Amino acid sequence: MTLPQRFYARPTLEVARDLLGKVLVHRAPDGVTSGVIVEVEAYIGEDDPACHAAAGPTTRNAPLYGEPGRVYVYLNYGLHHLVNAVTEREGFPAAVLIRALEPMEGLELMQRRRRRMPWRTGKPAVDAAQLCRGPGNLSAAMGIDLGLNTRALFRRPLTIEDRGVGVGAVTWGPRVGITRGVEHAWRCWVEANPCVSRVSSPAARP
DNA sequence: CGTTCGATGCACT
DNA sequence: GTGCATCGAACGT
Repeated sequence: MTLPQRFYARPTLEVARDLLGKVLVHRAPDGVTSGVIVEVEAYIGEDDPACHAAAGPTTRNAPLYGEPGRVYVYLNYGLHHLVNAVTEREGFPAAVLIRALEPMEGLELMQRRRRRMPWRTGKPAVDAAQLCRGPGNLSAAMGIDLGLNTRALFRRPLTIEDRGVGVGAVTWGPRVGITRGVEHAWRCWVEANPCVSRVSSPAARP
């Protein structure tokens, strides 16, 4: 079942946790790809210095201020598209960044798309666990780009669905790849899952 | 193990 | 002109 809009109209940390185990599905012209969400991060409000809305509304971050249940896609470092599910309520900028998937359908198509990345052209295939490990990798494998920005996640072609997949233990830790807002443990991932982009938690080594 | 750095585009200042 | 919510290879220790 496709998650309804009301799923997203809740506190962002709750949505983040509940997205683990749900399935991101892209029914694209060149085929269907999907994967179980295993790692996410929350970005919450203008008071969150790492949130794109930290400096107030702009053209780019407008989707964050829009209705929950839509996707906010943006281009990062000039070559990676990052996928967020907008949460909370209209007028309050917040979203959940999807950082990693465990691939389900369309593995071969994912491989073909991944090989189009500049540094991967002509290189051998990666193993399945790495296809959607990391936010840049998963958007490439799923064929998600700016063309899908602001689309509703409760309508095709890009949906998030509950397929009854159970996740085991879940861990919270600091978000990665940012310089400000590190004090918040707003990254959430499935423990011991090989598709999670970073395994280490706050306390790294025993 | 660790750190550095190139690829690459564009919103923002 | 600056600085990214990245990736992966190339180095150094």
